[in-house]
This record gives sequence, C-alpha cells and structure tokens, in this order.
Amino acid sequence: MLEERTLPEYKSEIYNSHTPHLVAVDCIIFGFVESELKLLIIKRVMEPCKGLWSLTGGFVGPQESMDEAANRILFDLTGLKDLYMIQLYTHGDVCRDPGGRVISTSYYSLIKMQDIDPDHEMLSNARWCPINELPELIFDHGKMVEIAQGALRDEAHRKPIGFELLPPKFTLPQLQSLYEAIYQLKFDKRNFRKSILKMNLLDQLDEKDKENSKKGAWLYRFNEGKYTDLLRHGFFFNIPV
Amino acid sequence: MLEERTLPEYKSEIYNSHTPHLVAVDCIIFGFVESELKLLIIKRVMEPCKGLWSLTGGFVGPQESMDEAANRILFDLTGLKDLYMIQLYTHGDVCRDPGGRVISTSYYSLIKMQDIDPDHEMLSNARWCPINELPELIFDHGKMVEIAQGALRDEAHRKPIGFELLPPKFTLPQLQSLYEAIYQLKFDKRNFRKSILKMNLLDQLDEKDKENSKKGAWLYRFNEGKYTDLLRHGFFFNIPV
DNA sequence: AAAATAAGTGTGTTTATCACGCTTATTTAA
DNA sequence: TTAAATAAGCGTGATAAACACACTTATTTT
Repeated sequence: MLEERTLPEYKSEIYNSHTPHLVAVDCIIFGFVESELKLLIIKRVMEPCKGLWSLTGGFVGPQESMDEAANRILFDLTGLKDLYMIQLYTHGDVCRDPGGRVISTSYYSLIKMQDIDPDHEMLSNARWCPINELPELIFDHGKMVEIAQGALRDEAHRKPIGFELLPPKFTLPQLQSLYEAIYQLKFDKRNFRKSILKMNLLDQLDEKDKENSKKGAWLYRFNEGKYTDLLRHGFFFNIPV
Repeated sequence: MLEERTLPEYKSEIYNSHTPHLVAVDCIIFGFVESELKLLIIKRVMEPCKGLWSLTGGFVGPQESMDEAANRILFDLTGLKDLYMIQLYTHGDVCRDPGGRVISTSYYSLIKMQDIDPDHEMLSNARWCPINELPELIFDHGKMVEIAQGALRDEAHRKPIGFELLPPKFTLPQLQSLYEAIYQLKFDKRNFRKSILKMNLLDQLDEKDKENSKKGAWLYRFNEGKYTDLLRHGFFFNIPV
C-alpha cells in the first residue's frame, strides 16, 4: 500500500518548476433502509484526527485516474463494484487538512445496502448513520456532505437515480418513502403514484411484498430499457417536488 | 514566476508515503456581444502543444487555494476581479496531458466584455471565439467546454446569472437574445417579457437604447437587492425553457 | 409621404400541478 | 367468527403555469 515517494519528472521545463500536491478522493456514500436515508462514515485510522468520524477517502495514486481512485476506495470498503458514483466538488483550501496541504475531490455514490456483505472486514469501523443524526466530521467533510445532499436532491427528481438505492424489486410506498427521505417532505400518495406510473418506466410484477403491510403492496421493477428508449425520444424523467 | 521545486513535507507518515501531483486550473470564459455567445481562448505558450488553441490555465501554487488560483489566472488575463466564477469539474485521467500527469479543475466564468480594457497586454494572443465556431482545443479542453455549456444552460434559467454577461443597463430584446444564444432557441417575445417582468427584478430606467432599433428600446437594470429580498421569502428565479 | 424596421402589447387554450376521502385486502385480537 | 386495526390502492375537480398567436406604435430612411 505504501508507495515509493518520488517526485515525478515532466517533459516540460515549466511543468517541472511547479510544486506538486497530494490529491485525495473522499466518498459520500448514501444508503436507504427502513425509510431512512443513511450515510456510511468511518472512524479515521490515521493522524491527524485519528479516531474521529470522517468520510471514506484515500490518496490518488500515480497510475490511476480520479474516478479509478474513487472506485478503488469504495470497493475496498464495501466489496462492491460498478456503483452509481458521481464526482461532486474539489476542495482546495490550503489549510483544509491540518496534516498538510491536500487537495481533495468528493464523490457521492448511491448503493443498495442489501448488496453489502455485512461481514466485509473493512466495515468493522464503519457505521451507517442516519443523515439527520450525523456526528461532527473531520476537516471539511461536513461541507462535502451538504454539497452531496444538495446534489442528490437536485438529481433525484430529474433522473431516475432513486432506484440505485432500492433493491431491484420494490413497492410504490417504499419508493415514495425514499423520496420523502431525500426531500424531507411528505407527498400525497395518489399524486406520487400518478406521476411515477404515468412515465411508464416501472414494470409491475405479480408478486406482493407483505413485510410492511397487512394488505401487501405490489412489487415493481425499474425498466432501464424503456428509460433509455424514451430518452431518445425527448422524454425526461420528472417527479414534481 | 518560477517557484522553487520542493517536495512538501507532511506531518503524517502516511501522507509522506504518497506521490504528489501537479494540479492545474483551466478557465472557460464566456462573453456576450452582438447577440453572440463567445469564449475566450488562447494560443498556448508552452510545450506540449505550443501554438495550439486552448483554455486559459495555470498551476495551483503551494500557498493558494484552487479558487484563488482560478481568480489569479483570470485576473492576469483580463485585468478583472470579482467575476462570476464557478468550479465545475476535475479532470484526472492519467494521460490527459501529454506533458505528464496533471490533474486539472475547470472553472467557468461569465464576464461583461465591455469591462475589458482591449489593450490589456495578456490578451494579445487571446481571441473571443463564437461558441459555435470553436477550433479544436488541446487535451480535454473541448470536453471542459461542453461541461461548461451544460452548466450554463442548467443555471441560466434558474438563477439570474444572465446579467453577469450584460452591461448594467440592457434592453429586453438584448436579454432575450442572450437567452436565445445560451439555449440555441427562439423565444416568443411576448411570453419572454412576461416571464421576466412578472418576477419584478428589473427596474425600468427612463432612457432608451437607440443603437439597435429605430424605435428604441427601454433600458432596464437588474435589481440585486430585490432579488436577495425575494429569495428570503421562498421565491425562485425562473425563465421557462 | 411612403416604406422599412424593430419594439411593444393581451387573450384564450392547453397542460401540469395540487388538493382531497373512501374502499379494499389482510392480519390480529376479542 | 367477528370486529378492529393497518396500510394499499384508486379518481376527480380546482388552480396555476406554460404556450400559441397578430396587430399597433415609434422612428428612421428614401
């Protein structure tokens, strides 16, 4: 894991005259269970601020892109690949990290919590924390979370990303409670169903979920194919908020 | 300008074991004149790709934040300060720059072209290029421009940023043609006026602009104060697109 | 005095959003 | 076995926003 610390040589004079910086990636990882939106945070293992709560992060290696770094870090932590992951913002204040100058780019990712092997070793000092009960986070990680929540709200009603947080089969009441968690609002269920169903992106299965209600709610599946098809014809996903 | 090239020392063992990277900033600079949206591009002065068209950029110094670097670069080029400037995206592919590994963060900025001193020396090898006639740009600068155009469209109809591109006094036909340039669409002038004026953010002056029409069009001014006031009461700027 | 140019104005139609209450299926407890 | 409790599911009318659309006015130029 510890790499040889060398100063890279550049092909241009001017390049070589500038100071390089450590570059890191920090991941804001959202999950959703039991009608609650959660964030995966970890106890920091290195100085400075060892033992305090932080986002999952790591340094960008010499032979990997930023996206690759983010995916590597997320894979190491969760054991999952090909997750929904979006770059958000690069934090470059000189003193943002008391350990020295580190420029850090935040990524947010949406994961289906059911997919995680709960025994995955790296999760031992991690915790899924309800988004409204977050402890103080180190450095500017609190700011990163704010930006991520903003981005999530901004996207969730215009792009079908909510499905990244739900199991493949889900019920409409579940989907609604996800949106309610994201926007911290209550929606009218008749209007919510209407706006979802009229887009014709969900396939109703002939199974019911009886876990959460006596009557049982129909299970649906998001039809990715229909979505990409409709996109080509000028359609836009939209849930009014 | 050429700094001493030293490898920074960090307070933590782990930090010191990682490879640092050159970090740069590239600016996508929009301007608007004569009903045309333009981009400020420059002939690159250093290898690699010397002499080809590129965005304005520069390396982030050891004692400046990313935002400061972006502002410095923009100031050096245009002589202007306190411009509208927003960080967009960080490009981190290993080989994006053939001169060596450089991580670059793009910023887009909106400037009132009238404010620029046309004799500003740094502009000698720069050019205001209509957005639809851009030459091939170096590296991934073309991609950066695409992202910036997307961001501009995304913002312009939800936030009053169009005014950053116009002189303090402007006419409604001018404003409309700006929006038409941003969205590459024609709008109905009755509907356009209605949606702008009903927000009550413009003060009509009692001067007319007679440059562009025989009848002359009333000049307006954007009232920043009214806007921040309304924001506090749950109002949102909106031009339907 | 006529022609050309761009600015300015109002109404009806369509579409999307919002508000709102009762019935149905099933389980659990009396 | 029957009654009560729980959450799912369904449809309509009211309001507001977006859209389509054509003529008049002021001024300059010929």
